[in-house]
Amino acid sequence: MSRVTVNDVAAACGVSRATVSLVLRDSPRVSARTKERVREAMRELGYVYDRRAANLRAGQSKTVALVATDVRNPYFAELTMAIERVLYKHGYTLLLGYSHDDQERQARLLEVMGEHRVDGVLLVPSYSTTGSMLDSSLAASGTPQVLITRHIRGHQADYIGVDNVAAAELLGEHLARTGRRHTAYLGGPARSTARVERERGLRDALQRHGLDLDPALSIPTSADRGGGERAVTLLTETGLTCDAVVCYSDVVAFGAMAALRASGVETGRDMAVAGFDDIPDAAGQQPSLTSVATHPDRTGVEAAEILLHRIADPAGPPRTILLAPELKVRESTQGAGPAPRTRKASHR
Amino acid sequence: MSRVTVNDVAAACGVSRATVSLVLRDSPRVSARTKERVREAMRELGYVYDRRAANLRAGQSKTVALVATDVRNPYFAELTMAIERVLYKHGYTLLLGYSHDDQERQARLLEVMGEHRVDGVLLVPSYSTTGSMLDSSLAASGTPQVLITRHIRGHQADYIGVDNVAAAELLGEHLARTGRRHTAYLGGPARSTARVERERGLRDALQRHGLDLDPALSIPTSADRGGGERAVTLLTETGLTCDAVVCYSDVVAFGAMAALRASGVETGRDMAVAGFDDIPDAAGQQPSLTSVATHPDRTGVEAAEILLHRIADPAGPPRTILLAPELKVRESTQGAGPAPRTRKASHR
DNA sequence: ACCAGCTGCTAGATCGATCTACTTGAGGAG
DNA sequence: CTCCTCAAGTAGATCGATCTAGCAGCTGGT
Repeated sequence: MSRVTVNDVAAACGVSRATVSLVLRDSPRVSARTKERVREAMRELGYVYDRRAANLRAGQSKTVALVATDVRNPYFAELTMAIERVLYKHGYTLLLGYSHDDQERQARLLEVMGEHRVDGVLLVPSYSTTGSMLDSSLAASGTPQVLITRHIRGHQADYIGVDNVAAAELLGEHLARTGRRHTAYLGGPARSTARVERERGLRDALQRHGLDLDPALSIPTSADRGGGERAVTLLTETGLTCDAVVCYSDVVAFGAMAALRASGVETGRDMAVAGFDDIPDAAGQQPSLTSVATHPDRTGVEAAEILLHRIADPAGPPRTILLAPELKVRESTQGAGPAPRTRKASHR
Repeated sequence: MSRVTVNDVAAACGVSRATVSLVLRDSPRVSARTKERVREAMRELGYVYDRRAANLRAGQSKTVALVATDVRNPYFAELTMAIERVLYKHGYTLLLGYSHDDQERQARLLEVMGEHRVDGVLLVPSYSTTGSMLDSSLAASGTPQVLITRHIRGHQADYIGVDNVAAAELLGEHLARTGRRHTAYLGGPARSTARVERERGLRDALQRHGLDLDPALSIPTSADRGGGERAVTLLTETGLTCDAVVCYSDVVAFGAMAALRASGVETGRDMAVAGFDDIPDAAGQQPSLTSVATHPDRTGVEAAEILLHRIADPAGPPRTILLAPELKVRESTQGAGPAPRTRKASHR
């Protein structure tokens, strides 16, 4: 059973191939009567549009690639959903690949996506990706790109992400004001730009209050739950004391809280703990976790829209969008008081 | 700057289009010397392979569609990662769409995927999908399909998922043996086959111990954290008492535990709580959550492999694979004992 | 000398759509 | 009656690869 093509449809209702093609795109140059006849024939024959052929000729593809690192992190799950939602609405299909933060894999994925002739690429760059890597990725060159979450210095492309420095400043301010004197910074890969930026923001904010961020208390690990646990262990081994830990992400913070509890430290009273992202679980933790919202949903929506816009009109200088972070104060950074104040602090 | 094609490459090194095409696929029918010359020319001209054209002619596409409901659930995140890993390894690219458990959207996605001429479809069916829906989805007909997690009665297709009945039986047995007398079943959409199967397994196991599952204590809600919270509220409103709740998923259980805590009920001592999936957070909760592992990673790997196998050889009767569930007993179903036994159960 | 078989390569058709340029017939203006 | 315009539809080239069939030229066996 070979496929039904426009030719078959055309023959079946006595019109030309070209007319069928026009009907497919609902052209006004075909009469209503003819359209109806052609559509009827399509239904009858079980015709299925072949986008490969159409795209080949038309020189576009109505597809967009998303090359990310991982989707087990709730931040990226939310981001992915938002992106897919927007693309679907505009009739685009999403091609997906995960780099696992591996250079070689990322390069290969971008190459393949280019070979599929995607109209654009949404990229969450793997660690230590450089601009020249992206440029030399032949397949991707010329294809519109939007970088998400991780900025690449000296690379001409649209970028959208949260303002990491400002996000960390919010936390630094909060901790300093609530009387914390010694803050540690736990988790996240050392090479991550987000880690570096957040550390800078935290340090700046603390210094404004005459406090310091001891480099020995900045402990990079992987960005998952286990990373949080390990970071606390390493922290204990330093022998240095602190009364607050800022974690690279909420997930890391969950691990840290678990490890602290295991060694008898009560989060909130003995030790303030805070994270980044404000994933849904943060508010539900016991105790609830103070976090800075980084808005993956908004990031995804805007990233997709910027890309579609650039596909439609490739000219113009690259744009950089920094989303404003939002501090959500919860129990984990408050003294062993009663129930949390009715989330007054969550408004900006 | 128009694209470089095989023609340009052929002209540049004085061979024919066909020869270049053979070199692309590393055919043994071309001499090593010629291959080298052609590859050199490709590099020089910046040639990029066009898969659309190749696929159009060759009648395949080296792409597979994944149509799922959502990826914010950690189970599906893990599943997606596993699928992508296998497909990447075999040189396939993943096309992705989320139905949000919406019939119409699912139908449209399957149609579009068919139009892209994917070689196969991995489908996590949205609720109340029927076999005739999938058959009538013209685009998808004839395309190999593998159903994941949700089985569809009377539909001829490969299926893989965990054995939900057995999974719930494990929990029912465990609760009955540890002395729980009144069990509720919370969360999950009423129409979900997984919900129904799990309820059946739970009821069967309880009945074997002379216990009953009161229909009034089976409370369907959405399958997220909020659903767990609401279910507990509704449970309270029934006025019926119980000493154990089985939740549709770990995420639902998290919500339930939070709601119970808010109303002064201590999980473990006053009320046993258990979930399904054994997501990474389950072991880290406070108290740690008893759960039945449903193995999303293994499910994803096998699903992808079955699909690739069926693409290579479409014949043969459809296969059904039921993965054996695995009970992980933790604090949430144990009396107010001391610290948890040294996490024997938490190894993967 | 002859044909078979092999290696290395090629011309031309083909996949299934879209695009460009053109035809045809009807209707209206002059 | 002629010319012009416009709506409706069509023929043929085209996108960039692969496939089919086959052609030189070179062994090598008899």
